[in-house]
Amino acid sequence: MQKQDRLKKRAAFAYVYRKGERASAHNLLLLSAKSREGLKIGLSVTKKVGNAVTRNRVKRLLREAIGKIRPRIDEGYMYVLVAYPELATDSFEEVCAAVENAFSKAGKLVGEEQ
RNA sequence: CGAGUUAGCCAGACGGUCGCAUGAAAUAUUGAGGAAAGUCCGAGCAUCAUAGGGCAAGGGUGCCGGGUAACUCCCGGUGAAGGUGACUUCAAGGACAGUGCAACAGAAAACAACCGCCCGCAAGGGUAAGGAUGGAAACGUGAGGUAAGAGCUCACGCGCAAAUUGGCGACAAGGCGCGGUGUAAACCCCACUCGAUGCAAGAACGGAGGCAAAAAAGUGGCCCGCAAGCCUCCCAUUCGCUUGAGUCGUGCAGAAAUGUACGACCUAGAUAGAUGGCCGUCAAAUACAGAACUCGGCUUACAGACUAUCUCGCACA
RNA sequence: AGGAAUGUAGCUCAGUCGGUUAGAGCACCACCCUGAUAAGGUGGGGGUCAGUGGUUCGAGUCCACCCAUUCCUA
Repeated sequence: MQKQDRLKKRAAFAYVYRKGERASAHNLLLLSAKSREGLKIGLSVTKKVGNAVTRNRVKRLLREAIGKIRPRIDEGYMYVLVAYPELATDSFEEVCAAVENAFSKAGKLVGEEQ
């Protein structure tokens, strides 16, 4: 997951939360909204998930999982991934599956049948 | 062998591979902790403010000596409390400077006197042995003494404690003498000490607006003093930001904390915020937990492993 | 990251300078009233004072540590 692909501004997050389409999978929620600047992905891991160590771990797993399917994601959108507390106990494989499933449900994977 | 005590130490290692941060760049280098935590103390640094003095108010600390940049921290000792013991714990100055408080119960909770005892016809006076209460009752027990009694006297005991001796000192030994309720994490007294705010401090570059120029804007709570430039907003680029009371090793000084000399080393610096995924080997890799200006402590959380010290109990020699 | 505040009954809050058995309103339960309900009346239950330790004869109150929640600062 490249640095320029990240969603940073608070205003952008707020826009996606307000306008975005929602798609949930397992312990994840994916929000997506049209983007002018190409692909942007933000991660939201709240304090409910755990302490600083577990939150960092969840974010790393999500970045790793996104990096795997990065070429297949539709580039015209901004995305925000919200993690639920149960995600903290999942293994890497489960996280990968959840991320892929979420994007698939939202219809944002290129070269795949709906 | 069992149960304990104290001190120290580690906080996975190595290899492969795909990524992340640093970096001009590379197949290179480095890359979270013992607590990075809580934010409870002490400093550096910055601003208030260009430099400085005094006063008031308020806060902190509180046995002694040493260590330290400094501390409420550390080391060693003293005293007190706990433990069979090794050892552990302690906000540990002052209650004859003054004031307050001590509910209920009780005669009375601090300038004692209800019942009682004694003297006396009575009025009144003397007295505190005995009395229920209470956390605490005006030194305790016994004897002498007396009208009845009382440290009034004596013995033993408890508390305070002068001279003298030892110690740098706290203090210890000592005991002339004294007879004293408890509470200062109640106000307070004494001694020492502290300006406030915090890197979201603040500085530079750029843009917009406003105030003031000597009867002077402004200026930390006040006074003195200082004072010609100052204030507000926007942007969030750069600096602050990592070489520091630094780390490691050896020698020396010291009982220790620690200091010092020499040599070697440079060891995170992100900014929506870098350490992760997979595989292999080691019996196993698992606890608490993620740097955000930087140090020194304290406190709290914590799987497992190792080393040494001493104590007690049992058995055997 | 830095700074500050608050935890008392199911809910919202009192509790002064440490003192006997921690109160109030709403809610809850029972009874009265009504043909029945509401309102009203009478009575009752319910608290580890967030937690741990200390000071004191005695702590919701004082002190230290600690947990949770909330707010402020770009």
